[in-house]
Amino acid sequence: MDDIPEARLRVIEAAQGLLNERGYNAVTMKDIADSLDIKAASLYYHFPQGKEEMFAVVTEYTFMQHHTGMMQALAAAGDSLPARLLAIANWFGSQKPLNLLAMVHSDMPAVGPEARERIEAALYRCIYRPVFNVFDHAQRTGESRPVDPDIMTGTFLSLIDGIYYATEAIDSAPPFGVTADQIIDVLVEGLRPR
Amino acid sequence: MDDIPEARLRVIEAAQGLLNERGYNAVTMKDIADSLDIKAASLYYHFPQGKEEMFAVVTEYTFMQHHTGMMQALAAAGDSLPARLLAIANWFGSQKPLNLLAMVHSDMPAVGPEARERIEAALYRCIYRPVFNVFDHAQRTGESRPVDPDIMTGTFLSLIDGIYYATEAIDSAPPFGVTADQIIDVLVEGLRPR
DNA sequence: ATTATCTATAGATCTATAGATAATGC
DNA sequence: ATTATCTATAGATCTATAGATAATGC
Repeated sequence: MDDIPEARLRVIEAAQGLLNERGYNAVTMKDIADSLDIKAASLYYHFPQGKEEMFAVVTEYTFMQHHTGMMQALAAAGDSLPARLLAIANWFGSQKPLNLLAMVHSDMPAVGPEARERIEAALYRCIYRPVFNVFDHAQRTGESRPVDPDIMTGTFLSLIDGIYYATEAIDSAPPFGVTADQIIDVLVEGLRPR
Repeated sequence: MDDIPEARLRVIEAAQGLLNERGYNAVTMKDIADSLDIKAASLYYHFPQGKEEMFAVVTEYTFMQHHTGMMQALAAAGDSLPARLLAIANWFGSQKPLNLLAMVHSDMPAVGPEARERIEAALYRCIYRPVFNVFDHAQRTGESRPVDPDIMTGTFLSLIDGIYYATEAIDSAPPFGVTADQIIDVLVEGLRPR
């Protein structure tokens, strides 16, 4: 693994908090510097190639953290489809909101193609693939009906985003895990009474 | 209804295309003016209170269009839950992407509280409520198991966002309606084989 | 007179660069 | 010598205002 200097890591983590929360365009270099109590110009020592490079590094770093967390959550979970899905959902629920859809929609068009490709590759490898494998596996064992696993993966990741939103935006909303549990139950058992 | 002057309407519709697609922060007054072949300063004749006011008006206008379209789609659809959900999904699929989650996540924090409250009220009234009513009705008739209709509404709207994304971002993705149909089938019948 | 544009510009802010400064480690 | 900051500033861009201009309608 990369050996990241401590000061650079501090910058990455400060930027991570702001960028994930507000998005690329809404966060300025000054915002990040202020949160570290340094001047904006000092950030260019750690990221000489500028804001876009910083965004790419920070986002890859975030995805790798999520990958590690998801794999650990899956290893500790039961084998059934709902148990696996709940393990993934609860991992996300334990972290700051990722807002994947907003990132793909708002941030990707704002950065150049090189940064974009790096980020999309990391998204696929770190996040998409593990979720895909869960649905794919459930179909192979017959636990799930055959539904395009790409569709299910996109669906599930959208739902995670939606739960974050509902949980933080609506006062009376139940905690993340409770909502995730109900949605996964609907996904597996359906709304129609059995 | 308001009688909107023609020139103002042209501005609203040009701004609508750009703002819905890229989000508040990523679109400048110059972008909007350029797409109308006028100068940015001319926009302030139609919106003297500036960009935020314009965003609020444009978003309310968009939500009202969606409200009208959804109600018509519902009136023409069958009574069953999947028929109603598919009617709503197909309405959204026939329009430009709304990106509700990205809007709530990225755009709302960027505008002041007055604009925010106007937009959130319109979102609730025009979009959230009609979808809520569909799930609520299905529960009252026993067609659906009792699952918190607020959760189902948020879930469903997240899914719409996700379908847009998958449809436009992935080359090999099936058309919107096909994906929507499969997701609604999963929602109603569940993944587990019956 | 009203409507809808324009030019010119102020003032703020944003990214990025150049070069100075101070502390730490060889 | 390396690491990590700083000050100062260039250059671009963004929102918004002031006031001129031209066309249309009474």
